[in-house]
Amino acid sequence: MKLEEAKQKFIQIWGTVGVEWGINRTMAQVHGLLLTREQALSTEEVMEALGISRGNANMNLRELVNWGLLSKETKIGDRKEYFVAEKDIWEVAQRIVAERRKRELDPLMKMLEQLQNDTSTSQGQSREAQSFKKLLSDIHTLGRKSGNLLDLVLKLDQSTFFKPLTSFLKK
Amino acid sequence: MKLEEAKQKFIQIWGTVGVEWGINRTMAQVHGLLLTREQALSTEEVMEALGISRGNANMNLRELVNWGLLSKETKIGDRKEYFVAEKDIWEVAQRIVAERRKRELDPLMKMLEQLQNDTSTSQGQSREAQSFKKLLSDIHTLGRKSGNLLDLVLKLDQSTFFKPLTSFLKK
DNA sequence: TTATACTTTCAATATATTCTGAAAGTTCTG
DNA sequence: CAGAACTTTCAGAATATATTGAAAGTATAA
Repeated sequence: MKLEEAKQKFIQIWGTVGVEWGINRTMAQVHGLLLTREQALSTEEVMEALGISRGNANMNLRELVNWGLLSKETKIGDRKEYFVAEKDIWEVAQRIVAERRKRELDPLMKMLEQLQNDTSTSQGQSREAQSFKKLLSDIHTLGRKSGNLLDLVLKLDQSTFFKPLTSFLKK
Repeated sequence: MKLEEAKQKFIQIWGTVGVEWGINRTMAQVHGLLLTREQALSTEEVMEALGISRGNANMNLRELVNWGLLSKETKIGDRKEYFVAEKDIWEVAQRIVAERRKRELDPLMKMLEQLQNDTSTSQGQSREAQSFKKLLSDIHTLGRKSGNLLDLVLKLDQSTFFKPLTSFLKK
């Protein structure tokens, strides 16, 4: 298989992975494209490579920069912006996990707490109310524990996570 | 806040969480609804409670059963099927994680391996090819390590994950 | 300052996903 | 077996999401 063909395949796979995890397909493909390129690409080149419009390319590139997955570069004597992907895959994973935690888990925890407050006042009696409160509390606790686990993993450095035979993660 | 109102709020939150994680909103809402009910509900009752059509209710209930998040119940002298949610939230989390691992991580690993094979033959030379191979390999390793971590967590029983002060997960 | 190069916005459009509901299918009951 | 009770299917409709591209905005250079 030709190298360019393999890269193209990878970009498709990466897009599918994105969709499965609730990320827009094109955004994941732009990320995939830049992961396969050592050189920074301009908006124009990304449009060309993926066959997408200027607006679409601009939006997704910007969003990927927001996620901390791409950085902007400039070249002397050239007014264009160029984009390059973070290549350290452990760094990539950490940023995605940290970002989703911030955007999704933290707000969920707040909403659960709010709902627990609303529910606790004025109605502690019925079996039904009790079991609903338990549900909220159980989910909240699960969220907290999961957050703690994520924190633990996010604190590891690359070598601890990847090297074999550490006490934390064998195999 | 009235209890029913709070439950309704919870169902909305659960639907949003679902969407963020790439799950159809209605499916998550049906799950949320049944989490808040001790009694098993019929398709008819789910349709009523969420204001959705028969086809939609049927499809999402079936899918939730496939995920192992609901089970069917029958009542004597009644031909309808009733649905009840697994209430142990640790069990729920385990099933979701196990299912997504099976549906998404495992196929991704296979695709990466396939692509590594396609890429390794006939072109080991260029710097570009080398760095693409490294990308595939790094992602594959990250996937493997993450899978191992998931396995480790999935092996824990509820009390180990939830009780405070275990050596594995403090706080 | 004006022209040029580039980036961003956003209303209209296109695409993808989800939902409906009637019809077909299935199972049970008498 | 016939009819009733219930479940499943799926084509068409509705909704939600993503994309386009031209116009507006911004920054640099001459």
